[in-house]
Amino acid sequence: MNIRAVAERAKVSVATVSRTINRIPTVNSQMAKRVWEAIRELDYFPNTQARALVSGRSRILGLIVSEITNPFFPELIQGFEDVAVESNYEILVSSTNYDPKRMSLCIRRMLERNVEGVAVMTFGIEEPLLDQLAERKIPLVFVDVGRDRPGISLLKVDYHHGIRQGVQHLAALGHRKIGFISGPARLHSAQSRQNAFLKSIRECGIEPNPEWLIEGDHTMEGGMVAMEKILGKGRRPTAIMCSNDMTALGVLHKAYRAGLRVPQDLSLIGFDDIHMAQVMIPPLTSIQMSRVELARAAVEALRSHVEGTSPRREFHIDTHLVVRESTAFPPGTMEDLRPAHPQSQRTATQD
Amino acid sequence: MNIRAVAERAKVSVATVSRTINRIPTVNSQMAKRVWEAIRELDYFPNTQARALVSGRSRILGLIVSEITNPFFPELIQGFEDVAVESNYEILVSSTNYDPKRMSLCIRRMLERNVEGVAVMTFGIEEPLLDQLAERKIPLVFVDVGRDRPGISLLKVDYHHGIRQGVQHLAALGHRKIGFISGPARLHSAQSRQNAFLKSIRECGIEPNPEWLIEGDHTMEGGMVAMEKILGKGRRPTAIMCSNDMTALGVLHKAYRAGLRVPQDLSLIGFDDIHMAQVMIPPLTSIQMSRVELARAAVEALRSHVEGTSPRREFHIDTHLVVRESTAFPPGTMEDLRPAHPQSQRTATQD
DNA sequence: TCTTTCTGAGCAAACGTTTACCAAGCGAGC
DNA sequence: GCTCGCTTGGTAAACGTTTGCTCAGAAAGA
Repeated sequence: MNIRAVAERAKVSVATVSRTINRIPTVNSQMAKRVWEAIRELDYFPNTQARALVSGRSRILGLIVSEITNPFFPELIQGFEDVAVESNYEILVSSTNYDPKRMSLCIRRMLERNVEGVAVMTFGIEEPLLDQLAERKIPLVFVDVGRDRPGISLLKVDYHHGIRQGVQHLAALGHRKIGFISGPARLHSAQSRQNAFLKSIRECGIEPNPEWLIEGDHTMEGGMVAMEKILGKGRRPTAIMCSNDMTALGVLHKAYRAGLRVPQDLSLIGFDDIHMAQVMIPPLTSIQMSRVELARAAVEALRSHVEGTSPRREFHIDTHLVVRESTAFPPGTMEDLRPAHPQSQRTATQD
Repeated sequence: MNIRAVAERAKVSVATVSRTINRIPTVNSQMAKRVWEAIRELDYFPNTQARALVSGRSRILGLIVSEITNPFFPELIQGFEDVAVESNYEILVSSTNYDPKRMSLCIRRMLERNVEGVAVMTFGIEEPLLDQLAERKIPLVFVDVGRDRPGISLLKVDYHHGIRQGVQHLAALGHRKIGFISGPARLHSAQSRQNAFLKSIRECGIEPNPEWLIEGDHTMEGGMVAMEKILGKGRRPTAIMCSNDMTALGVLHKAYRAGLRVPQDLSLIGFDDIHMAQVMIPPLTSIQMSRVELARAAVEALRSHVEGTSPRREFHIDTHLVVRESTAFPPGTMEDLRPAHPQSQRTATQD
């Protein structure tokens, strides 16, 4: 079943069939109709490999994520898939698990399959490895940070806005002893989040206590370890902000184990606002960063480079606080006995 | 950068280069060395499209899952990716979101990219759609159920074993009023799980109460809705088993909202044992089904068909209970005051 | 009616591989 | 020394498309 069979059936040349399929306007509408009919009758569809070979365009976009088992990423992948498929691209997803070896294998796979562009959603920089892609002039999209070169776009996330909302929310409730569990130090996004936290807390006139600044790794396990460290110290914070929701999940678990009630004894804020945050016990106050927006921007950026339509080099992604029930007045406050937020879900509309 | 460049550099013909790369033993080791050197110097790798075109083998395996945002699937995808890449296959993942339209698009994409085999991990049957694949003699793997045809393998999950362990665990604790929240009725696996539950509970001499047999949809939201229905009835079960962990998460949330303590007021058992089950509050007793095993079997089955090495038609996957802290003696029992399982994680070793 | 212009279809060359087939070279046996 | 057979490298066809070029034929102008 190939283009030749269609041509024979429609009694035209293969060239005409090809032109019909690619909607080249010079083909006579009578003939086009005959061709489409033949295509339908034979249930034909073109061979992607052959197409890619001759046109030099694979119509594949790569997506590299750090770990697919962190619920943030499946939501991102879903969005990426939807948008890419809409524009007739196939996607090639691969996860690095924070392992340079795997990253290098990922890149290799992308190159071998001739991807037309790659979205690197690892929220970090792995310069030397990615140079292989840049050298071959493959369009790239990064989050937060990356070389400023033609063919490279950036998705700039405004961490500061959402995190400031979160810190101000805690401060307004009366918290002064606020801890922060960061992501892995080598991750640029983790650094940015921590910096945004430090800046925001100082804005509120609070000097952060370095004892309560713990490095996590964006996993539940990391959150648990970090929380244990905090519980091991003499003085405890009354509120903790986490660099992502998975960390918050780990913290929540350890708080439960230690007999601390959230939010009565400890307020907790996550980051990402994964779908699951809503059903945690208690539902988690978190800072939302839209996966769909991120995915849409990434595909749009890659397409604009590939198709040469005035490539945009920068996209801005917003973050904002979503208040749920894991935050309340600090213990010992007069208002201790009533929960700060009796309703189930409320969204901050402004800072 | 193509095979010709390598041939020139190594001063051999393209055929020799091709044979060297494909490790065909007739090539002289001296020449092979020259070729590999040239390959290294030029940083060459073969064009996958061209290879696929001429050899008729794309080296791509398809994976269709129901929804990537259910944490069960990312773990499965990860396993599938690892095993497939190990054998030099690329993977094409796509999710149906239980939507026949999307399913049909998935299949189209698989066909267009010429996948060599497809693992259909939707835990259901979508006969008419998948016929398109079967007709073209593309090897398929299903879970639980599917046509018995050459080129099709089945991953048979022994739901009964794990579910029986779960029911017996509840019965042993003294529960007689046990509810079950199933998956969507059209899903074969959901049916099997429910049947296993019914069989097991009768084995224990308990007649299931149809009021406590609620249809869910394997999502958190479905779990919440189902739990609300149960709470709305006059009589309540003292224990609930769920067709998957996401459902249990929803139930847990609604129980919390209703002021029911788990496990003191309600025992809860999930299914799948997703990674997150460990950190739920309380950690969830669940029935484990190994994602890695499932993935490994799927790839092995597809490879055996593609490569013609004595294809296995059936693989068996086991399930077993993992006892954590969401199950305890029913309320009103003498032992009410002490938790049934003071330690944090215990695994059932036998039934 | 003849020439010119223009529309639109077809021919054939590419794309980068694999592989069937052929041929050269060489050692060994008679 | 000649032939046979084996090893091993090269030539070229094929895979299924796209697309530049050519050219037939229709329309239009003289």
